[in-house]
Amino acid sequence: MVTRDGRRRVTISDVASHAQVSTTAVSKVLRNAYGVSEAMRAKVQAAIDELGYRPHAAARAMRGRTFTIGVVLPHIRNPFFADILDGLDEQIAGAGYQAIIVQGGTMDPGSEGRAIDALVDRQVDGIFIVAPVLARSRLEETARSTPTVVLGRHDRSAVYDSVLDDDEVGAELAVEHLIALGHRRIAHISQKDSGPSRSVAWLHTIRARTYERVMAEHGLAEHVAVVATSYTEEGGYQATSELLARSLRPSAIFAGADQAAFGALAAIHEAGLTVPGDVSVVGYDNARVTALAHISLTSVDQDGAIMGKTAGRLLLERIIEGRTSAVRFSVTPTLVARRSTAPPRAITDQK
Amino acid sequence: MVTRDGRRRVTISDVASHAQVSTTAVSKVLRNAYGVSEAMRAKVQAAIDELGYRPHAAARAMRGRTFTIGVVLPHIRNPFFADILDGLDEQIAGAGYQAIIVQGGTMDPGSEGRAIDALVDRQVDGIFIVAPVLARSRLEETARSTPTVVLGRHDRSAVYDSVLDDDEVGAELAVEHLIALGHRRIAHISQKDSGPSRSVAWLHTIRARTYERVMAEHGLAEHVAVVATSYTEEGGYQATSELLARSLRPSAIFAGADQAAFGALAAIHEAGLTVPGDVSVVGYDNARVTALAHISLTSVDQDGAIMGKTAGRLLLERIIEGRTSAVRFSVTPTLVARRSTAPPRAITDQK
DNA sequence: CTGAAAGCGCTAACAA
DNA sequence: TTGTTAGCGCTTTCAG
Repeated sequence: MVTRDGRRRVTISDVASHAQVSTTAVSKVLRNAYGVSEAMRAKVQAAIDELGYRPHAAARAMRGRTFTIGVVLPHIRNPFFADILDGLDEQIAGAGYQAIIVQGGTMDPGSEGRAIDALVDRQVDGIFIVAPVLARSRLEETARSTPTVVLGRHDRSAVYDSVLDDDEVGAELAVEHLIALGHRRIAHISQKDSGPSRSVAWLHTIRARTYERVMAEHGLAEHVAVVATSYTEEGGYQATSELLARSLRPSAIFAGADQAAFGALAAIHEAGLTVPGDVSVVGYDNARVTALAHISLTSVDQDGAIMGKTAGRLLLERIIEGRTSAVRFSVTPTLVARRSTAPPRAITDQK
Repeated sequence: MVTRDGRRRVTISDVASHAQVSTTAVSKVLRNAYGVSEAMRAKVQAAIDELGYRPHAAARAMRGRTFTIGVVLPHIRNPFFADILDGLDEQIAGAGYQAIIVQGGTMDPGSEGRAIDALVDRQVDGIFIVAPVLARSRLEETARSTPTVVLGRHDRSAVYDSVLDDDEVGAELAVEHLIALGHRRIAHISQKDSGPSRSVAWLHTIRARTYERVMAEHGLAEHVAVVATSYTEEGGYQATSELLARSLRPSAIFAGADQAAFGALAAIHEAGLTVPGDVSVVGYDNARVTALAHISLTSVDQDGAIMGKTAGRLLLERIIEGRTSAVRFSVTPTLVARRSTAPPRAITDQK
């Protein structure tokens, strides 16, 4: 293969002839395969270093491994995904693996499917899919041929591994927190379902249902108000604008994701109201920015770094050790109370 | 190649035999190559659809194109990069190209180099590198063998294309804005140089130098205060903490990037001071979140979507049309004033 | 422990 | 216009 500047890329046979051995030997050294003498290893390694040889991933992909993990993210705008990715990178880098990311698009199963296909076509050794909206059967189809770990889905699969946080606990923490502060008119911002059916597999469904359950348990069923837009700033802004326009304005909003909560903050402020004076806001994910003084958003914390790290480990287990049984890893979320939540005005005034 | 579940992947020869033609014919149809009859095209396309065939990118990589653009991002945490990426995706998707993203790490030329190598090894058709810290010679080495577009570098290259905003204009807007408000003690948060030498190629150098120049032009040279940490929240927080501890506290801070400005806001608030009451803050990038009511950060806007879109176009020109001359595309930034800037206390009080 | 050789799926000369 | 065929760089039997 000739590169643009006319220089040939260094190949395995260049290394072989330079080290006076066969290409097979070089290949074995490269992969730390069984059956190479120390002398051979040293000689080959010297040649590799001298020539600056790097294995051609595409050629490898034809027969063996690519040492690549494909990551499907709905989009890279959510800072929480960055935490997840850092955990993944940390785990797989040591084993010589590279993560490549593709954007799957939000709420569109079609583009999500295309993103997954793109990764499969590029022969990645493992796939890590974050919060997919595709049908489980479609995910399993991919998982049958490529080791797969799915993050944030509650349905159980025997084919792929799952990493998730206990969204029921998380949502409960958020709603109970608001109720404990004295709120009754608590609204929830959820994500619109991408398909015709509402699946309990999606984390937004769990969060919404738990919100409804906890409200009912406290005798607040009549105050249940769910607006389903999307877990984005725009979605949060839009949902909140609608909620604030209602005759009985909520005194608190539980947003299903921090991104949506940011949009909610903007909408509340724009309506001339204050946080938490007029409306309290709780988010979910505890992305780093939530801690910023000017936002200071109360949020449900799930450890993204641990989740990403675990995903990496599970993937390597499948790839390297050949595990085929499905594993499910769940973290328990906690609530981080900040300045976006306070007792409702009425109660404050009574003091 | 046998997949895990024992099913062979559909290959070009499966399509060929199913359509009763040669693999060459199928390959030509796939690439819209010259010299295929309409009948042939229809027959082959039917077989492709029927079998659900998808080209194997790795195999293609051995001979031709992979239809893949590799993107090197310092990290995915900066929301401004999301804007850039959206522009890129929009541009290349139509041509059938896929973007894959790898994280290059901030301020470490080593890991940035490894990220680029990973892309080259995977035989991407083009590389888009965002705000690299590597030496130009190293970038050009890659650019000589793979079409490359670099974003945010001010040095000129004859080998790769450049997309950038006019950081001199942008920094000027920011500093002039603060001076016009009446500020004199204006500090600047910059990024630490990754190497021994300070290069004017880096945008952070331009922003810092321009800050110094504009200050001097207004007779404020004695008030110049630059703290170089990094364009991250942590960096902004740390730099601001240091600035606030000085005997002569600045009344305004020009952060070289929004991310750093966020950190600055947190540090100011934590010190018991208010924005813009005690300290005004200006950012750079105008990432979407800056518009949020609770942040409402004054910032220098550069159109990320346009920049990404242009990068995509330049890459496709090189890949498809074979352009080899270098192009330089520059956008002119504007200032978006929000509520994080106001006249300094002393002046306000005089009113 | 080492090497020769086949072949992964695809593209591009070249022939027909 | 269509088909035959030789590799691309690597891994992997299978002999030596």
